[in-house]
Amino acid sequence: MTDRPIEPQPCTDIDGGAHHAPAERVELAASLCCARGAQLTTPRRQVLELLWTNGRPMGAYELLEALKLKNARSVSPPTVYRALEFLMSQRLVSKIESRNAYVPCAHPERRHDCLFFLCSNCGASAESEDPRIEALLAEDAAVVGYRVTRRVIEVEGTCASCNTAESA
Amino acid sequence: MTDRPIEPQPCTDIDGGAHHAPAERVELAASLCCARGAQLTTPRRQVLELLWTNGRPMGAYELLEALKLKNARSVSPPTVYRALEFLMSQRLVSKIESRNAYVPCAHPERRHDCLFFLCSNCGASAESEDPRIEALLAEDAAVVGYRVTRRVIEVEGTCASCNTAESA
DNA sequence: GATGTGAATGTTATAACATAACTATCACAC
DNA sequence: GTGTGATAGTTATGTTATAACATTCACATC
Repeated sequence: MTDRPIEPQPCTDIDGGAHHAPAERVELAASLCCARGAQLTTPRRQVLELLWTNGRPMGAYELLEALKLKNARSVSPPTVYRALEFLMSQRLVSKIESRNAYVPCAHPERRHDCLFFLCSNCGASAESEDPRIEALLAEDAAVVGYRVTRRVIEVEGTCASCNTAESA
Repeated sequence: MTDRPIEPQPCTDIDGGAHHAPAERVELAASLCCARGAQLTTPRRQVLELLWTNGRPMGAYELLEALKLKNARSVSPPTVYRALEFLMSQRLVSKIESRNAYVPCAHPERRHDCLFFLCSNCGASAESEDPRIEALLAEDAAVVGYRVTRRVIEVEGTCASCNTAESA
């Protein structure tokens, strides 16, 4: 396939990746892994594909059920959790802490912590990022003397389409 | 006791409440509840007190064990979870989503979502807040059309004392 | 081609976190 | 003293996550 890297600039992926098909996402992930000397094995690839296909955050046991269907053999929790752990270590997936759910990362090639908007009505999640917030958090961390390793920012509310649907 | 309300201005409670004894915190909570027509009953009060005394985030089952010791009778999970639910509804306690743990709120009288700094070394948590981040998040939410109800900001890293201890 | 090695996965069991559903208590109003 | 509503007790179970150990597989070495 054609190598078409995503532009490294701030963005808001409100569509959850509609303009890049899951297969395309998985291919990108595979090449990133390859370049990093990591392998996107079958269970890992399947989990990532399920996440991209599903379009919204999935729980580990939801993934487990989907994997069972896909494989027609027993799959157990550790398989899913190990795949998720790997995918998170490669920044291909993020965990939504406030929901115990997992989403694929729109920009796995970029090193940044995401900011998530979560709809409490339809369950959708939208990945975003904001360097200004980044900067302020770094500043605040410095004030309290923290050396930061990771950040979780999750904004819960109702999404644009649910809002318009409701007012209609 | 003397009623000494905490000043409503941005702050960083890095000490987790060292300058206000747990008993004092609980008294403040009781009066807030009273003013709001809610009751800080025994289990609720005990949970809050344990959280203030402990000084760092506690899991629900950790609280459960502590309550059992305190009461010399059986206490079961729903008791703890109900108490936590009540305390959270009164903004007396916050949940640390990335840890499934709970912390008392330094400023229960104020209506705001907190920002937490969490030390992955010693487990400490420090509550903070930053109106500037607030404003940026609101702005970003508006861009993607979200109506916000709640926010979670958790910054993981190593705290000042762990950092100095390590370099020593 | 046997054998070691390490990474990944399979398998079993269980730990850790959370809630549903029903019963009992207790304060307060009537 | 009886109903009412809020709170708490009790039992069972649902949900999320991991520990611990066995197995497989690719690949290097003898």
